Amino acid sequence: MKKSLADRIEQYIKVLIDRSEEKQIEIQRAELAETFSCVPSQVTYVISTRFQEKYGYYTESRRGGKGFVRITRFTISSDICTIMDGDKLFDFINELMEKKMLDSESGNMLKHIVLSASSDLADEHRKHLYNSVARGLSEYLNLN
Amino acid sequence: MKKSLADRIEQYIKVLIDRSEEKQIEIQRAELAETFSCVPSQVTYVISTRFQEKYGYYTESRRGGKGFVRITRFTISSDICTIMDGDKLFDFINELMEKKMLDSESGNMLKHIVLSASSDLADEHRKHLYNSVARGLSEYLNLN
DNA sequence: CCCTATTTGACTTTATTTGACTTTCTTCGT
DNA sequence: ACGAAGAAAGTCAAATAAAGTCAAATAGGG
Repeated sequence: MKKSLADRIEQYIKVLIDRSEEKQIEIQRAELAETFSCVPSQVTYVISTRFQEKYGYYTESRRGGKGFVRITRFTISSDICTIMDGDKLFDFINELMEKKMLDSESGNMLKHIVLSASSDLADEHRKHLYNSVARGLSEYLNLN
Repeated sequence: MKKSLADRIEQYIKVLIDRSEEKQIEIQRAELAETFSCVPSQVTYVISTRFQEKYGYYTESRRGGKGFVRITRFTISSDICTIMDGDKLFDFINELMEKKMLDSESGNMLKHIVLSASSDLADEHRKHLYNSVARGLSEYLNLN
């Protein structure tokens, strides 16, 4: 996949968070923009589209001199009460891989198996399977 | 019977998937349309008629700058031939782990999820699940 | 000839990039 | 201590890039 500028900035930030001890980083918006030779508001765009709470991040910032943007990653858990469809389950798995809570080998295998196993199921059973897998995975990883 | 444009595009995509390591490709709709000198919506037509889930393909896409269409092929489980029960499936997974064809991380996770997911299924559905998982796993590991 | 699959293109929706303008802090000089 | 200047971040809307939708037109097989 050809990466857009926004994608590259997103990755860069995620790597920084991975490497941080506290799963939290502080950046200067202008500095990061400089690194990627883009306008500062591009960074704002990336943060506001990719680092939302629903993806397991929350952000704080301060303007003016010595300003910063702080991004903190927290552990999400699948909300089993939500109706899971295939896409949601896959998003969940992708997110876990991204956060290194699930290695990509295991994650990809799981996606293939779920796809394969759900292919000949009626809709209700398929949904049931998605939910069960989400639940089983959460249990296995000790989320919740 | 002369091959239609749609047929040729379909073939082309399938060859790309065959050649890919992950049985998954990402294309740019407009680029592919360019290759075949046709309108972009022709590509959409091909994808929506030939790469449906019921044929064993899963698609995702993103619009806007650096957009893409991702197509993943998975194996559709056909009717169950082998009678698989839980113990056999677990033996199978253990064997794969012993032979280092499946790392223990993935194997253990899979066992956990299958157990969890099968716990509230009626007998017939449970057996079906075991079989599907065995098949999906075989496929993923390129056994057969 | 009729029916279905294909082809085409106008229009819609979504995502990204950019830049001008606004708001909020900090610092520095009086 | 206070106000002005400067430093950073935020907001918003326009411009551009791609993919999706839908329906009319056409082609081909039976």
